[in-house]
Amino acid sequence: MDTETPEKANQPIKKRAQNAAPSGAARFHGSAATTLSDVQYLRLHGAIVSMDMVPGTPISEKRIALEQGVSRTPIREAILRLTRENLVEVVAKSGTFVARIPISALPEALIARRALEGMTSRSAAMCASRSQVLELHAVIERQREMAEINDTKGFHLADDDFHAMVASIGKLPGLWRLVQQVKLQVDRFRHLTLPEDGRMAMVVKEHASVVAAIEQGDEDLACRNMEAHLSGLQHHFSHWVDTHPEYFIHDIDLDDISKI
Amino acid sequence: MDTETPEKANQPIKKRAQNAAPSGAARFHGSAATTLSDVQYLRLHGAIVSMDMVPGTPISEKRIALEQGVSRTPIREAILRLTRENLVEVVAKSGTFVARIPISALPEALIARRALEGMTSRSAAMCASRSQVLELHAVIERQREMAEINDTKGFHLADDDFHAMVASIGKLPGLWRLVQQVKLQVDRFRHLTLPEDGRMAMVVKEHASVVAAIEQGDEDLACRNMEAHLSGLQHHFSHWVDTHPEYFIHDIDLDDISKI
DNA sequence: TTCATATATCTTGTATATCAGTTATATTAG
DNA sequence: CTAATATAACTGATATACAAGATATATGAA
Repeated sequence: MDTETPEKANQPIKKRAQNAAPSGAARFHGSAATTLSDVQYLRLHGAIVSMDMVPGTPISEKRIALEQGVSRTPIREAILRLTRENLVEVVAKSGTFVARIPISALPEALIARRALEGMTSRSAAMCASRSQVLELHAVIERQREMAEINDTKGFHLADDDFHAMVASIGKLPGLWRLVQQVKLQVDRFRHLTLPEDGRMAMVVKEHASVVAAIEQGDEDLACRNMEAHLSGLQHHFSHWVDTHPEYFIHDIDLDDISKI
Repeated sequence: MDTETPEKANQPIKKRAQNAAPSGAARFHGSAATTLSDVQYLRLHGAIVSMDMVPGTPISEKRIALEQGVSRTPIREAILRLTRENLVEVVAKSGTFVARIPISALPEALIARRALEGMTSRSAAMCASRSQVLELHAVIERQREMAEINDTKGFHLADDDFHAMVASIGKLPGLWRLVQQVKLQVDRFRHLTLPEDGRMAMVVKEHASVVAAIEQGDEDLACRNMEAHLSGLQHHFSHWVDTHPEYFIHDIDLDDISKI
């Protein structure tokens, strides 16, 4: 190593900014992409979660790189991120594929959501200001409008906004980030199922009941209402698993789902 | 934008396995590293979580690559993974640094743990077989031994094993994976604090009370005992934050931690 | 035909080269 | 001396090249 002026004693590296606090690291929330890797990640992520790319679809770094007009590096980095999220499976020297949905993840995701969002709504009931309650009403109203014009895309966006806002009001935004991560496989599954009519209206009503409890400051009720709302998702797993068995990893028995 | 052509009907991709289920994908749990990226990731991950590399330490892809005798690529891929875990912060064209601990993450992590592990212990109380209860006793005994010889490293390993086993018995291993992820920043913090004496013995006792409840099949008690156990960690945050302010991102007021 | 083997080709993993932006340091004007 | 500026060195982001292994197809023998 190079010998240099003994400046800060035990400083590990002193060549450049010795303990610089990273300055303006542009954190990207949502979908502001700054780098090619991010662009490709968001593209593939969206395609996989929306089931545009179905489980089992082969992915070739080289082919996508050609199509997208970039080198393999950004594609590869995007795929690495997707691998960590269990959205793709890569087999060394062989191939990369859109991951099948692990059936065992579905009930667990619902359980985790109930635990985490029960907590966020409980906390929101304690913290919410009147203005924040009004914002919640606004989001619900937007969601109702989306339901009326049958815009499922916008509906789900508003749905996410609602849950994110509850967590934010409860001063637990990190929990929502966890939920988002856990939600992934369930979202893929839901894109497989047809939206049953009446379902969207039901969701809006359940959201409203959660907000009502938050408005009253009733923590226990808010928690219970949120848990009840999230329990409404566990419908006919087995039916769709049977019609598209090749989309799933059958790592548990379907009967065990009764545990939910 | 047009997503990846699904090429569904006429199957232009006939050359190789068109929708092959990946065969023998060697899943690595624990620490079996197969690729250079994995090796470097585990190395850096361990060093950061154990506070061998303190927050603010500059990381240079090139320098580490030289030291480790590999190219920059595996180092870069490892750093990318660490970035996603909020263990390093990278500023483009400028530098990469070991991430400071976001103070706001600490109370949230504890809350998330309580919610998730309250659920795993509840489920474990419902599912546990006699043999599994005995295994829990064995782990606790091992932890007691580690505490007696003051082996903090082994103690924490046994601690993780205990919590992982509870989740596994409750048939919710995915929840433990979530907890592990959330636990990271808290673990770093704890490596900063000295192990108070008596603390380890206390932990063992609390674990035993959880197992007792599981053994009785008392879900509510198991949940309460686990929550109580996890609440024992919220000690003197502010003290250590004050002695090492440069290790933290002060993104919330310390007083707000009262909320825990 | 059917099975076994060999080879050609495709895959990801790793190494190296280039690009563009940032930061430290030297330099110069005042 | 101080302060503004120019320059050189270093950084991560991207592109390209090479290596090692896996799979499909061709080939050959029964």
